[in-house]
Amino acid sequence: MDNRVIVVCGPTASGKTALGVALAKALDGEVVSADSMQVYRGMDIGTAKPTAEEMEGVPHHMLDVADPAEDFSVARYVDLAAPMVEDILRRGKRPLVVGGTGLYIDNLLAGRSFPPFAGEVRNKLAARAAEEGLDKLYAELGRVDPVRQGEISPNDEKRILRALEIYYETDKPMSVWSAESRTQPPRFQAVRIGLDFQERRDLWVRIDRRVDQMMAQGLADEARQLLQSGVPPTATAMQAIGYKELTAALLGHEPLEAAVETVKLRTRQYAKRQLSWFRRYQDTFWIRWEKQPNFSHALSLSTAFLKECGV
RNA sequence: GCCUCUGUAGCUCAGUUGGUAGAGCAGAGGACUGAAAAUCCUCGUGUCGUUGGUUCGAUUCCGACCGGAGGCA
Repeated sequence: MDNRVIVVCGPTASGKTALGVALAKALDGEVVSADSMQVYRGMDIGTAKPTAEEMEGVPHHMLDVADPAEDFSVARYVDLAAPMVEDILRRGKRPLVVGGTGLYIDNLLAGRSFPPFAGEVRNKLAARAAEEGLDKLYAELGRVDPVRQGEISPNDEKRILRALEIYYETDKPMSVWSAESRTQPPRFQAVRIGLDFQERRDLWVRIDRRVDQMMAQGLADEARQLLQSGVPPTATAMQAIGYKELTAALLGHEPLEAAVETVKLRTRQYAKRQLSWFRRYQDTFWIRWEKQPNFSHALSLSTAFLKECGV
């Protein structure tokens, strides 16, 4: 049976949402969002979460599945999304995985399971890093899991801590877990469609305009509400570009104009990182906009491509 | 009008006791296995404002000129 999903990926503001909906309608499909920030309730404007009108009646999954105060993660994403994709398939519909979080997409397709999360262990390690210095822990990782140590930088605190956390929690080096997971066959086959601009400049223009629109739509109020509802600044949701900068400005009683410029800058830098993630897959069918997205053209290009693939 | 300071990478600036220069930011590329809109790695030749002079050699010293900032009148 055909268990292929269609992946629509690309940097932020490249038109994934609209193309995803158009394809879903053309293929009798349903959208499974792959976005690490659209999972949070109450963060709509700043994450460019599709509105009811934009969805055009197409079912969307994996939006609003978490509270901003709780910490979401890839592991939870896969736990929730993989059964959803299976359900869509079972009902004879086509799943469209649409989103910009490459990590989520990859792990959903792989159907990966993760070594356990050990919060207390991690906190202790973080405290030690602060006291003894990160080099100490990096050296420790070298003793315990030299393979993993060789893969990461001595400055990459997050990865050093996680690798040690896994080892101390499970007695098994992370590199072994990873090697084992690599032997597992992928849970879903994918046909990839990527969106980008021919000129980076045009992406920037689109990003700038979108941030301005977000502000006009009340992004600052949304950020204010997050603060008032007591979401701690350390929450994962508060890492979201836009909310991060605006809440800082609100708390510091600084004018928002400068924060808005920072939001634009950070968004451009984020888009670049997304591209570097997605570009590595050679089998992606890329649609590159000239100046502006042209969705009807993109729809015919991608349906033709999908036909070639036998979807 | 006179005086002082200033003009070095897209931006902010450092520096060369005279042997043609380097940081941060921006930008580009990359990585990515429970924070991923996060985290991390790599990449720096530019008429050293212009033009004369001194010198084996000037971006560095001297003069003039042109920008910019401030001060005195």
